[in-house]
Amino acid sequence: MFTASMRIKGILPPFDFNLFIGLYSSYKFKELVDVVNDDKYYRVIYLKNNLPVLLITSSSGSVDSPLLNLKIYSESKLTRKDLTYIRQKIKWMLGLNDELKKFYEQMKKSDPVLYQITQKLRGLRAPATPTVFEAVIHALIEQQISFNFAGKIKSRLVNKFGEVMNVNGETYYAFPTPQNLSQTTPEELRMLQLSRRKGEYIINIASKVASGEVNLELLVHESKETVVEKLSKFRGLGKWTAEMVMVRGMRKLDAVPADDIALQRLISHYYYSDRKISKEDALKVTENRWGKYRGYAAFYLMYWSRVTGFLK
DNA sequence: AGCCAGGCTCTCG
DNA sequence: CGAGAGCATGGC
Repeated sequence: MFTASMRIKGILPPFDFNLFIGLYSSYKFKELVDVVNDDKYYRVIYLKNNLPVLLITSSSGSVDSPLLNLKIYSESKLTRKDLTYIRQKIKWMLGLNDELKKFYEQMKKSDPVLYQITQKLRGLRAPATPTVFEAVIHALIEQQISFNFAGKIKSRLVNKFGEVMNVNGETYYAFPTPQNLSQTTPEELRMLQLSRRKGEYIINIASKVASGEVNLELLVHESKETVVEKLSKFRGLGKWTAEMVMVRGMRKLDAVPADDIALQRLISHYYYSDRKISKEDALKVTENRWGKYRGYAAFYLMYWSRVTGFLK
């Protein structure tokens, strides 16, 4: 077993590691991919034919001078280039390059409600999946069902199809690859309590990615409009799903699933004293108050509602 | 028991 | 276009 330890520096303050891991430790289902245990965060990613296990801690950092410790476990030796790639990937996944201060300053001007919340969640970053593909599968599963139920299904999917890596007697799961998911059947996915139709959607897009017919990862460089247009060509992928993917898998945080029912509930609660509101009312808040920070604002609202117990 | 969930597709005016 | 039905199943 090859191991390497290093520090991750150059993180724009503020960054709060505890708020980051708090997101995953609050789940009511067993999270197999983003694993939090005892103030440690574990994640398996793909690196060519390797499945390095990343262990991230923040023993000596603080919110205003952030410092992360990274330990990597890999079956084969990693090059300097591999290590650089991993560091960059972590910065992407944890949002370490986001300029939170600008977001806070803007909210101070345009949205006192959200500004209050940003003060309480100072240093919280919106995380992203290491691949666009992973975010697509998440969003497909989450369509129309509750977050908790979706989480359970996602764990079953990972448990059944994800590759594993063993370190010190513990098993760590990688999110299933397009290859992994292209070889299953709708019937097999039905057994995980996915609807037959969602099973078909997943297999369809996984097969196209696995065969090389499409490369979802390249969409990161496209405009929001192009992403929605191109993703909508796949069966089962609509506007909501595309927007979800942009926020969580592409770090396009100026996007937001505006007609999301949960987001509408949140906006109704924090801005309209729980009155029933229209799509347009919700859209107005995201556009006028949040502007280009709408993805971040929605994420803060969602996180805060979990902290306070308003949204389970 | 029945309605609603962090939608999408298809059909029919 | 725009509304409406059907899908599938857990949770309240």
